[in-house]
Amino acid sequence: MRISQLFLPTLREVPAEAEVISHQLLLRAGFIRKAAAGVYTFLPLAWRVIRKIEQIIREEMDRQGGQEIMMPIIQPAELWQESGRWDVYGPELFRLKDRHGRDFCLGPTHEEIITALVRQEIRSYRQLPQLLYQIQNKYRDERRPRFGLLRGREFIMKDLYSFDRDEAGLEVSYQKMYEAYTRVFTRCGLKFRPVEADSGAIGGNDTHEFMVLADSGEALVVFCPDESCGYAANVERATSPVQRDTVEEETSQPLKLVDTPGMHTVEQVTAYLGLNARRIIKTILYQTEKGVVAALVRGDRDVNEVKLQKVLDVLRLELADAPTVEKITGARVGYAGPVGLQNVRLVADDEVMLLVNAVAGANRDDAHLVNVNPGRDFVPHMVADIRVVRAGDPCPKCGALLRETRGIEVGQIFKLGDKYSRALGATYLDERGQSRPMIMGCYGIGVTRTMAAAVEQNHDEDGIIWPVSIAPFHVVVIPVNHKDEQQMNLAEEIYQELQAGGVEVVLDDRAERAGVKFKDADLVGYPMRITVGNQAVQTGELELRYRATREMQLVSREQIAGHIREYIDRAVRVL
RNA sequence: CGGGAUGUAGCGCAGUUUGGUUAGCGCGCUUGCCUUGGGAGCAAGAGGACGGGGGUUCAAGUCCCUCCAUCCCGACCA
Repeated sequence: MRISQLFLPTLREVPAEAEVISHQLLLRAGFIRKAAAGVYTFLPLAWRVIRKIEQIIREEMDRQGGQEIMMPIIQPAELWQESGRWDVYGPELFRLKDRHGRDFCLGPTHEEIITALVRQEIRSYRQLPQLLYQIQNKYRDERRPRFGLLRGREFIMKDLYSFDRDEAGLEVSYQKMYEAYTRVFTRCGLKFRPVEADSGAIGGNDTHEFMVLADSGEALVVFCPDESCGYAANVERATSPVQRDTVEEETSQPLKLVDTPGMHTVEQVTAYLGLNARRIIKTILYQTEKGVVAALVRGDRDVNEVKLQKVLDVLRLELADAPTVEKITGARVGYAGPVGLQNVRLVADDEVMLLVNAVAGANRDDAHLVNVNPGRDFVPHMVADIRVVRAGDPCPKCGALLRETRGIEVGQIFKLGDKYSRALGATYLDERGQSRPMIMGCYGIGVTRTMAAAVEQNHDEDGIIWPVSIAPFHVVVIPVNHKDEQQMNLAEEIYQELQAGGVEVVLDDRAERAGVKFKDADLVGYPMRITVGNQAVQTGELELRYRATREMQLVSREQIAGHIREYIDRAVRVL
């Protein structure tokens, strides 16, 4: 492709609307343009990258026995009503009506459609397992689209659904996908980490998220520094054994009321009473559909709402508003405590139960209780792990101190079980003629998000540095002086040769000065650049420069094609 | 959803406070000359009617109302 003809509108300045680096660079380098908030057009180079990512995904899905299909974007409400998700999915579901007033939605995911398909067509255990996937646009009306492609409202996703006879079969399918995902992201040239994740409201237990490691990531991950242990989890899910503390060695003292005027945060109370936040019992009130709940964690801890929601088995969980808090505790917000608290379920983090002579709100304005002892002064209805694990906590597997990192979730694999097959009646007959629900799994990869994540992870101050396997082109050939016929001819020849040799190459034949072309080349992020200047014309030696390392080497014209091919092959063949 | 901000040429911005000729600057774009190894220089041009609608006024980019769009922050840790 000749750059003079290529639809590649690069920008010198950063568009004001772009916050994160991938968004800025993809706009500047001429890959994407915005159509609406969270909705983008992919220009030729972006589309090439996307197709490469998709192709890698296809190969790895197919390798595991996946079969590609294509399902509709527009989905009838009836199926969503059948599964129960029409009502629970909420405002993130793009809903629309046809001319007859019938309800539809734009698919944010395809469990309903695929399950409805399979229930009609699959009847026998002989037809299982099935691994069906598609690469399709998805729609989620995010309350706040942001970060460019990282959180859009329309995005491309690969979703595969597995249908098995039983849990053992599901386990096999799950492992296949785990393997496939590992291969996909490795081949895409990304630094990533599979982590244990929360299964959310969908139910089921096992689920892993594949996180591309990047500071801009929205997800927080803890991991064990011991490679042989390998524990890694989203903090929403992460657990950590309770640590013994010196505090518990004390003998318990009698409960005492102290004045804490105006001290309504942990910080204020610890400063005022001169003690460590670890000795505070923090009491957080939540509103749920089953009534108000008080969650107790140590003062230096945060409540993990995902865990809390799970142990409470509630659909709705939000912090109680101030009037509710005042009604329940009889005090302003800031003075809630577990002692004598009525009419709420009390859930204590198991760390709290180890405290001796702790401090808690007194359920009275401007007062706290000291020498609070769990078990003696209050008895929770439930004790569970409801705290947020963080760096420095011990690893649940080996006890080493966990570390933290941020990640961009590019994939998730998930054991669904029989939730959808039961709701939608997807059953099969086993050997004994017994009707049984299929056991399902679902597995997603955010394709467009993966592209953005690749940029987040691979860039420098000059622009993008595409991993070779997903680069839009491998090489750019730049004649230094467009008025020098010899240079132009030589560049043209090399361009033709490389193209004939199967190298994905562009020729920068624009009537621009060399500096402009170099800047654009760095911005766009071609892995390699061949500069054709006077030296090349006179000596036949070509300058080959690598984008990632900025290293330059001279290669003879005879060897250039082979040299480049070799570099590409080596970079792409990582598995 | 709550809060904040922005909307003037393809991009980045000034002008709005204190209404007043023909709305400006940089980059980009067009043409010419010149230059040619990291976003050159000179010259001449094209391009907006100020997010939409309504209002106040002799007069509105500027004041008022309203709608829309976009971006950021937050969504409560007691």
